[in-house]
Amino acid sequence: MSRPANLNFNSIEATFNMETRPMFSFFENVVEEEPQIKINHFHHDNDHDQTLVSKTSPLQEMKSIEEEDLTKDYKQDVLVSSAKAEMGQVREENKKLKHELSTVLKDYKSLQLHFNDFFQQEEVEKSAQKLDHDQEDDGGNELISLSLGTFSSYKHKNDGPKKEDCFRKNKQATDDENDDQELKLGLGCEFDPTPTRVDSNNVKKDEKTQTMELPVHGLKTDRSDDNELLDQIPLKKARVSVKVVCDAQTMNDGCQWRKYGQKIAKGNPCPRAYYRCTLSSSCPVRKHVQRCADDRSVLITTYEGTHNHPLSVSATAMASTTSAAASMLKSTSSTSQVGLTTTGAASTTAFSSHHGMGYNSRAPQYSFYLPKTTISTYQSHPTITLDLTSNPHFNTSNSSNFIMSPRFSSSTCLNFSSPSSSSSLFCSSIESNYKNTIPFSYHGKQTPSHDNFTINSRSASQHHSSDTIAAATKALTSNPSFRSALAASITSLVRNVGGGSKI
DNA sequence: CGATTTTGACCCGCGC
DNA sequence: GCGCGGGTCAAAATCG
Repeated sequence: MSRPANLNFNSIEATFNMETRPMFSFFENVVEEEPQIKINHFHHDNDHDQTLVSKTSPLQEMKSIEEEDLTKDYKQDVLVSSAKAEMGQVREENKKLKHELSTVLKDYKSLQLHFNDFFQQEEVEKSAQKLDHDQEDDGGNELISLSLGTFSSYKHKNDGPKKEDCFRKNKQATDDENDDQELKLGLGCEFDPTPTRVDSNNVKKDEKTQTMELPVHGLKTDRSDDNELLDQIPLKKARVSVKVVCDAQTMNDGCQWRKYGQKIAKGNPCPRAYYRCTLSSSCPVRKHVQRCADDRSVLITTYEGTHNHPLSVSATAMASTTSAAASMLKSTSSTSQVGLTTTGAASTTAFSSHHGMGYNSRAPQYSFYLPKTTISTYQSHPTITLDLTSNPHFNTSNSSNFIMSPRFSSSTCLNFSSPSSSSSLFCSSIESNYKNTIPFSYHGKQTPSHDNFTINSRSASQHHSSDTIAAATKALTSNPSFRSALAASITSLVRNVGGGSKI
């Protein structure tokens, strides 16, 4: 009669033991003790009259029932006490796990900082070597360098006309089609086009003024004696720009913005609108949107700052990517300006007109001209530009793979996030989504030797766009600093998720 | 009626 | 020091 209860009891014990064995030493003793009660009971019966065992009297039956009740109560007490003990132990384990997790996070941060420092030092050395090599041979580089740092030592002033040609070609390549709706960037990170330009007239001056001392890491560059001066000149907040073909007033980046100003920038008849994030009253993030002077369909959005509040899925992705890019800017600030070229005023004009930013001509203008992504400084603002429009380089050299085609349709959605992971980041998601991408070695050399690195998605079909974006992403993510920055963003994301913050 | 946009004025940094 | 230009402020206008 007590047998079924006993079986349940043991099964419960077995279940508990699977999870927290140590705490059941007490429990196990109890379990072993209980059968002894029954054994004594039966022994008692056997000792006095075995016939009564098979045929129990009413008195014996009552006694058996009482003992059974006592046994059930005892079991319940044991269960309750064991459950309490188990909960207590689980709490202890949770505490320990939390402590271990915090320790791991600390170690991770520390390692990441050390890695960044190490990489930056290495990058400085490599860039110095590469600079020497470039000065000897102006041929194409085989590596994409997103290094951002002192530009002082780069002396290639003959590169200007080349850049100008590239821009003009790019401009010609951007032919139109109608898109009337918002271009939606599901990426969660926002980039804005604050292109950097190279002004040969300002180069010498800028050699002394262009230093990438960034807010976060305060990294400095030191490739030459001149850089000592540069290091002491702080730069303003890092910016991330995105160029997209979009007929809407602004592109939908998942955030909520409030317009607080509008200006007609010099050199561009299109007004520049200033927005600030309204998701939080204290959010410091701002952006300005401007259309390209040469191609009104190109929308240039520049983001500045970091959100200090939870974001929606799409906004998080965009913000994370932006943050990663900004971190890359900061982390690479100490590296040399590999591939930095200087151009004449004409090229500067071409560049600025191409980007439609109408920058101050007096501002220092530096340009990394690798295809699709641009790292630059404008008015002391380190800026990384992702050009999601067409890329002249590919088209001019080989049209078979990059055919200029219709722009994004109204339904175009540049969703860099994989469907399964809403908060996926620029790099990981793109790499996963577009594995068969055209690498930057497309032209026979892995990467152009230009300084600007432009992401171009405007190429005709979305397929080509995807390939181009993927290629650009690949190049971007090939930069360890960018990776580490992404890792930091991912860590931040994970932390936010763990903390229950909304994403 | 609150939120958002518009728009002229103002501030500030930079170059001359 | 002055002028230019980018960026921001704030009152008025507009919108939902």
